[in-house]
Amino acid sequence: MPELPEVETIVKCLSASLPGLTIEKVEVRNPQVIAAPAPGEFCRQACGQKILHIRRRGKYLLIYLSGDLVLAVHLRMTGRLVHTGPQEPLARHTHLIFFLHDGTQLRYADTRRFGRLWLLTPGSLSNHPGIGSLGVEPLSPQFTPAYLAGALAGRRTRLKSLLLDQRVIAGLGNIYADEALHRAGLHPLRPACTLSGEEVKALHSAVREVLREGIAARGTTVRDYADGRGQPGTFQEKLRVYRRREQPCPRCGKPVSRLITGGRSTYFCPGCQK
DNA sequence: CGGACAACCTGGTTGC
DNA sequence: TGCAACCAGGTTGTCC
Repeated sequence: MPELPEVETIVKCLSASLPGLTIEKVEVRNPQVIAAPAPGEFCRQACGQKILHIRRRGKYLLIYLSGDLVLAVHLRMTGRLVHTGPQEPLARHTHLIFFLHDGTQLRYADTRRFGRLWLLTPGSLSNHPGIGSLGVEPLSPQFTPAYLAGALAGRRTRLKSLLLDQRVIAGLGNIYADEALHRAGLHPLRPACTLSGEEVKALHSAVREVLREGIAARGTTVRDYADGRGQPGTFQEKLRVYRRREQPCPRCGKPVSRLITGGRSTYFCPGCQK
């Protein structure tokens, strides 16, 4: 479900209400979602810790706690992290509840149970197999046309696969990769190393633009996504190709096509993405 | 290197 | 209505 704009929206949302609150108790309704340490240790370590601040790295949420701890959360497809009052009815598939000292709760729900949580230390983040190997943040100054050109150089892989590779760019997912390629006018199956300098620049700008607009719209809700208060996003109204098969391309009017690459549905316009 | 595919899961949609 | 097939914002590992 959540890509960079959705996680960023959740982080902003939770940052408004969680910092300063202390974790009093953790209820583990399904231990499967705790990746590490073992559930008993996870609860022991988390209890009594104060929430300091919340950050994002790629699609990971990082909740910094007192006691030199970081709660890392990856929502995968259907994970939700919602800060709520105790009276709110429990959503189906709620696997973890953090009881906070002001009586509110931070709940983790996940229909498909692909998402995972880790309790780490700030110093060990770089050793985490996922977080440690993340590539550049696409909205940071480090993401330049030159960086992108370097990442594309010598790679025969398809543009779509490269954009989804978290070791290259951290945070792009299926929706925003397709939308960026459409805005750049590039075919998703184009071998990465064949882009001209102008095309690299166009792709660089398109990636940043689509992510910024996604954040401004508070993310894309196709089905399950909701922010830290349970509210949907609005970027689904602005999508130009994603999930718009057979509908006219907003730029040239040709019907949007779909293909599968890397096991993922890929939407593109055969008219303006040659 | 790179691509296809299965696995991990539940549930909504589509088509016969 | 019933039921099977297909589909889903992600990641990881295996096989060729």
